[in-house]
Amino acid sequence: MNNTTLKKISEALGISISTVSRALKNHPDISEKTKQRVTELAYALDYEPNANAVHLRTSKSNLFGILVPSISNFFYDSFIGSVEEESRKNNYSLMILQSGDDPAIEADNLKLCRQNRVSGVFACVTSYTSNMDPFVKLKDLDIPVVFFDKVPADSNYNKVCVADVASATIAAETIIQQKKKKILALFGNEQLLITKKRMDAFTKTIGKKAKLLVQHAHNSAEAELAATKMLQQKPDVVFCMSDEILIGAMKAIQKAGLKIPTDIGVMAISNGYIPKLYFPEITYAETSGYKLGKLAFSSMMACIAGSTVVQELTTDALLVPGSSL
Amino acid sequence: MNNTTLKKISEALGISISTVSRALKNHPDISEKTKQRVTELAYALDYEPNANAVHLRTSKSNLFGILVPSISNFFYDSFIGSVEEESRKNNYSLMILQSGDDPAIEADNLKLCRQNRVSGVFACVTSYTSNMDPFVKLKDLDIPVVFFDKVPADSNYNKVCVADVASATIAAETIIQQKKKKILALFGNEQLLITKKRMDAFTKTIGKKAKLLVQHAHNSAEAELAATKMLQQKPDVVFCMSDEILIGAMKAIQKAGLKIPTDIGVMAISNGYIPKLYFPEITYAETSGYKLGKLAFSSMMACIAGSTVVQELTTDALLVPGSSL
DNA sequence: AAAAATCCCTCAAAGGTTTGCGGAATTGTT
DNA sequence: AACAATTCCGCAAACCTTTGAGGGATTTTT
Repeated sequence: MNNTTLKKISEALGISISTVSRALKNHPDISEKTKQRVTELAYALDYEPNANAVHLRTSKSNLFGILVPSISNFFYDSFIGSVEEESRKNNYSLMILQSGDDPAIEADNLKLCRQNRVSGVFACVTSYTSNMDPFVKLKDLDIPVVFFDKVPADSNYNKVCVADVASATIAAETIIQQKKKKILALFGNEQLLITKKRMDAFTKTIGKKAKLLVQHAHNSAEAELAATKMLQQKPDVVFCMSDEILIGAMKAIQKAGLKIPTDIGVMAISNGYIPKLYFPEITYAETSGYKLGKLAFSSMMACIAGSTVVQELTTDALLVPGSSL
Repeated sequence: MNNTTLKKISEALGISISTVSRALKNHPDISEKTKQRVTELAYALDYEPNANAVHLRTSKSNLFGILVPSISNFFYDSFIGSVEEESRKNNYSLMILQSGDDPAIEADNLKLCRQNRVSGVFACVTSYTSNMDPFVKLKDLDIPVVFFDKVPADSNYNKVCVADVASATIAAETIIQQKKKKILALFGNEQLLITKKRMDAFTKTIGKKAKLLVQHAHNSAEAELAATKMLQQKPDVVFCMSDEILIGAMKAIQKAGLKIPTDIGVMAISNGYIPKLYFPEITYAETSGYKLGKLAFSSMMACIAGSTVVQELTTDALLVPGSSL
């Protein structure tokens, strides 16, 4: 252990600690000669300022907390990667915290954020989060919170969301343009806001222009079951509201030996990775985790800059054509 | 901003700061009555110790840095998730850093680790990392480094790796057991150690028991091209050394309209997510990012506990049967 | 009742950095 | 030569916590 400190440099050079500190910051009070002596020795000794001391003194941690149910997720990982990228560019670090979809762990993690006096928190709440107190405590400490993806219903929080309505609408329009007449539409957990939004927009856009078979599934396996069952009714296209659903539906289609797009068309809403795994590639309306990350970050920076307007932002949706319908 | 500190509590209660500190730590010197008064007020005021002050004072940061080329990766995300899980259980936090496969950014990130006086670093080096100085500097500060997955060739570093030899051997044995006679074997970048290891073990195990068609690809698209070309020679099984390769191969197989396993068999080495996306599910030899994370963490804890033995650890490999051959 | 032990708490320093203020030494102005 | 203005640097407090050492007040021992 050989930690170089300002003190060591000052003693070696016979000058005061404050002079060393100022010299390293290129303060105008310090002569060029002294600056050079200091910087040279600091370099030679591999001096790095102790971040804890800096943060303590300045009461600025330049650290963000990011809270997700799980890192291993096609959506969250790209979101996290995106936020990390921006954080680095803006001289912030990122502390990552998984809740495992457990509100108790979530609360623990938020406590950690408070202890570390983070500059802000990006949060995707668990499916079971009802008590918002831990988040309110952050607010009391003037720590901004930007919710993303799974956001609380309450309206006085900053949120960024993917374009649920726009993406579902695009998907429906695309299907209609292809003159499909019998749609198997697979949605996720009915309780979730995201499901409601996408389903409303989708069914509304389809209207009476096609026949709609609607099914719900909580995971890939359920989606596969539902799709297998419904494929017997010979829909000419299947719509999947998420990657998880798509995976199940594709298994069912492959199992049934159906050719895409001749036997059946496929349309999805996705972050983009999964649809490209298949041949032919699946056409999808994009809800990019990467874009959402950028949006979340800019929202965070606005908060830090002092903005007090609470807003809910939404990314734009984009049709990414494959060859699946 | 309403930060509660020991000082505020002490003033409110008319006792000294040190008494408050000790009371909160349940120190025997403090009377039960005082302890209760203190803890009650601390709770009421939402007191949380300032982590920066604690770390500064104790010169223990309880923070790990984790350095990967990219978070968005089927392997790294599960590794990171695994390490985060263990870290939390052991009262450590995790700072996440992406290099973007750029050695310059990698060096910057390591500097950040030094500034934060992290307790340790988990590192997966970039494909271009040749200068190990930034890592050596960590060592000079007694900061342990555990390399994982992409590890430096040099032998005096702590490393944890997936079971390249074992998994490739299992894959080859499985293929032989199925009496396959003509194998299309798809490997990644020839320059990488991982490719060499897996190829050596695979070809050696196959020996003369089957005919081997070997191809290399740098990414999914190249793998698809190579597979498409080689499928014309009608191999009865295709082996994919990684998820990336598997994705390309599967596209080629689907494109060619081949049925698995009747027309062709498929065997892969994988973290496990991708093989389960297809129907039928692909049989694979598992190289688990999750397991590797656990292994890396235990290696890290050994370092922190004072172990000085430098070792290279390897996870075990496991056959996960699908229905693809 | 005097000595020893116990209990409960305070003092003060340390950890490394930042920064307002003040001051000595140099230079420039009349 | 006396004064003012620069230039360069040091002092000391502050950020918040931890912890060894010490010290009054009460209780126990003889």
